[in-house]
Amino acid sequence: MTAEPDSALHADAARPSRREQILQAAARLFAERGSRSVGVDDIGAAVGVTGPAIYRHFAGKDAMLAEMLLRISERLQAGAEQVVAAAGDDPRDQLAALVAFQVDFALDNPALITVQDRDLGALSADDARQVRRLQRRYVEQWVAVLTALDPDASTPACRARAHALFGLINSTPHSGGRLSRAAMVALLTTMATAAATA
Amino acid sequence: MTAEPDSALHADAARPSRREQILQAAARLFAERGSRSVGVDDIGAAVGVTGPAIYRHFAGKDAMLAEMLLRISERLQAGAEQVVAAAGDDPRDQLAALVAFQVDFALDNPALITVQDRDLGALSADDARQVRRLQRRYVEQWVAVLTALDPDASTPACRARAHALFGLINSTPHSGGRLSRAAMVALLTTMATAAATA
DNA sequence: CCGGGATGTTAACCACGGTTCACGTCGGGG
DNA sequence: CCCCGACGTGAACCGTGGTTAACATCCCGG
Repeated sequence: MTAEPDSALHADAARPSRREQILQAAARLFAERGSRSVGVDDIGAAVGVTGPAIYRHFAGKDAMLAEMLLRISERLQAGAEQVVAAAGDDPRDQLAALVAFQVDFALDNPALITVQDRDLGALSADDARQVRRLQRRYVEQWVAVLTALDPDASTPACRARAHALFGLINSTPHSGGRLSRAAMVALLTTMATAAATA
Repeated sequence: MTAEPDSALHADAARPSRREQILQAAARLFAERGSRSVGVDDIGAAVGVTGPAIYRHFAGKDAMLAEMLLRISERLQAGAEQVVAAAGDDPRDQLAALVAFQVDFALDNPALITVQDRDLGALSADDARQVRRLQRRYVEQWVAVLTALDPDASTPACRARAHALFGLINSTPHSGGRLSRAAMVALLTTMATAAATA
């Protein structure tokens, strides 16, 4: 769908501004080493400038991380809302749409997947709360579909199932990437669907 | 099986020495905030001593993390070897044994699960290599069983499946814990088995 | 041609945190 | 009794790294 990895950060994917270059480079570095272990000099070097040049574009390192995580969770939440609405009324179709959406996102943005669940704790209290609110809304869409599929299951059980499915699909960053994208899509979709309808 | 969480660290679980107390407290703190974000003073305070007292028991902060991760991966690898051997020759039984083992470990040691896949990058090159070697041996046991179950699947595909199953089962730290342990065991076992045999 | 805003650079500042040091306490064996 | 090793403490040391300051460059609109 998109040419370069982790492009979900791009507001304007066509001609990435210096600001967007920085965000994407930071996402890659954060995913590799963790946000606390990567210096502003490293981020600058990754885009060909020195460290302090960053401050022409961002208030600070934590502001970069905050914008990164807010964009991701916003994009996931909005995307899920959209694909569910487009899937019609059958919960099975809705589940298929959510799985396809999450699989695509995980394969397109491996670094963002890693950063989101690893560096949430590095955010300020306010930013963390906002990200968690968006994440919760995303999870609740899954919970609603899973509940419709299995009305006998309790809400906490559906929530646990949703998290298990996220873990399954988001395993891509750990899987090396020896498989073609198409093969990974098929593999993850099959496994997730089987796990969800067990 | 064991009373307190993350007890897999204990060499002698009966009367935890000060050294073991420190390791376990550090594991909990590392899981909550990430190893880079927790200070030596924090670890000391968690066991009722000051920061520098740590150096009576460990060479340094990185040595603590190294010992922690080495013990975990050693324990997982050895445990998997044992339960597979005890499961007989049927690959279905072997898979069930591996799933049960991993589910138990994930539910008993949520903090260790989190630390292991988040702070591997904080290790020295030598320690990281050793941990990765143990992890690889663990994964290969899963790959062997998955290959026996589905001889048509390629090795990379089986490896990706194994990682997907790890992600599914290791989702426990994200699931809050509103469900009873028994319910989580049933839920994760069912989902993992369905995903593995899809 | 000129002034100003955008963008970078180098050097300096400063807080944080891992580590070391010198010293205190306490319990047990010679 | 006393000495020694184990275990802790508070103070100091010092590298790392985020942030700011002061000074260039370049480009564009008037």
